[in-house]
Amino acid sequence: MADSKTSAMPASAMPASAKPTRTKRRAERRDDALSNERIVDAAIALLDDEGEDGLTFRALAARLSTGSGAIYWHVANKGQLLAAATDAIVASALGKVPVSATPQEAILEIAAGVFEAIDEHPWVGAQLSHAPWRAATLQIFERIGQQVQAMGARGGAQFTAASALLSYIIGVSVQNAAQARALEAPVNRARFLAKEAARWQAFDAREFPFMRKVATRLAKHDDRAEFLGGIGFILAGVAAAV
Amino acid sequence: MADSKTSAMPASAMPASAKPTRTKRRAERRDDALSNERIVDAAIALLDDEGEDGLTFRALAARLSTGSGAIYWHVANKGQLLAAATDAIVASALGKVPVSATPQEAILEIAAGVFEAIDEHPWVGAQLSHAPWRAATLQIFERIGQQVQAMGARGGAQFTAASALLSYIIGVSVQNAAQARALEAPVNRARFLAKEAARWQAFDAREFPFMRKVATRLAKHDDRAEFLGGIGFILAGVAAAV
DNA sequence: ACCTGAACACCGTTCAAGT
DNA sequence: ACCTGAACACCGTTCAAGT
Repeated sequence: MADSKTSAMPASAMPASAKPTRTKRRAERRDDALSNERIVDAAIALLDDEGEDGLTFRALAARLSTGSGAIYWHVANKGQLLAAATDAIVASALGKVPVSATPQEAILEIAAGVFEAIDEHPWVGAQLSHAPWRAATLQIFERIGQQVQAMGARGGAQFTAASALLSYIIGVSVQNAAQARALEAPVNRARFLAKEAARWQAFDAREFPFMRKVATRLAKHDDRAEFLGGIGFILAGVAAAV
Repeated sequence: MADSKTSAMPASAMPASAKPTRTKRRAERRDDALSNERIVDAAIALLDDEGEDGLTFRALAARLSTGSGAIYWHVANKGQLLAAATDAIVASALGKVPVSATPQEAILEIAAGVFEAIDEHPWVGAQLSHAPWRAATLQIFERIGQQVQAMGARGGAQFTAASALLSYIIGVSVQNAAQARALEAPVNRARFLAKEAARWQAFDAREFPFMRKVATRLAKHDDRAEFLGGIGFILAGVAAAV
């Protein structure tokens, strides 16, 4: 039944390689004991190296040179492990966001930080959208909300604006990561977009006039720039309502 | 291996419950052969009944009273099957969107249609965000793009605006569906939100000032209204740039 | 051509047994 | 207290064999 010992795990979650001292256990094989942190770190490395499907308890156990069952002593199940790994990445990304002069700039910086973190760790994306209300999401929400407040949005609009920005940031990052995962090499991206643009141009003129028209733009668009452009629209809308 | 016979499957994909031949269905042995359509329909029913995890080839085979391997004759793999089911739902949802007086209204209707479809079929959400560039996504993109064009957005902004709206719509719908899945009964929703709001209010005042402040709004917010509010911000931003 | 179902190579999770 | 690894109950997918 395994009700977890880790379910109340604090949101602190930083990558954490610092060990709390204490060596020379009688055991001679591994001198450092297993711990939640060590497991989460190994899981992150495994996810980054092998992708989402690469995280199995067997592979993780091998990396930690232990048995698969041992992991369950520290972690309730795979879902919790993924959530903890996600929280660690997001917390670290938010910690690196530089301070900004204006609220608008600050929001753009936060958005860019999350976007890049998910771009680097695509598996974080799927996790964020599947398990909302976790520590990682709330961190982003708070940071954005403070800036929306600073923009002078009225009471009712504050919640809506912050929610919209959060949803947009996570939504786009997830889709971007999903696409990146499907393409692998960056060389493929250019080739894929060129092919896709050609396909759009060949669509029926009556049924798909818009996509035919913007096909050339698709071929040479920059994902990050488009993402931030969307943030720009939302911010303009929020500013217009102040 | 397994190069599929179905990989070039047309994007036509409508729910297709209309059988061309028989009208009387005898609750006995199936007299009609397996087909891509019948399999997709059964998969949709199974996904709706049992959720994402409920779709297994064994369960599907049982529902179709056949062997699990038989399905592979008509469908390349599970991914293709999910994609086909998703396309069917989205196409049907877009088909039901009423005509509108203004482009803004039209975009809101399209957004609401997709939102409700995903709310009804939560598994569609995960699929849309994991496999972009499929027929389902492109349908939505084209519909929105035409309206953005009608709003008078300039060339460069058209692609960005349509992309932002598409990403927002899919992103929010996905997160909404994920949350709904985690909660099941609607009674739980109110209780969950009340509890969550209380939790926010107990957060540290220095670290989480925003979430403390909007906690009461969280408790009584309406997901669909918030979603459309976000669309409103984007539309206002786009209109401001015209 | 289409279907059947056993077989294969995996999973996440549990648990008796060890230290 | 913590760890080990076999065992269990599943998967998606393949394929020889049937009609």
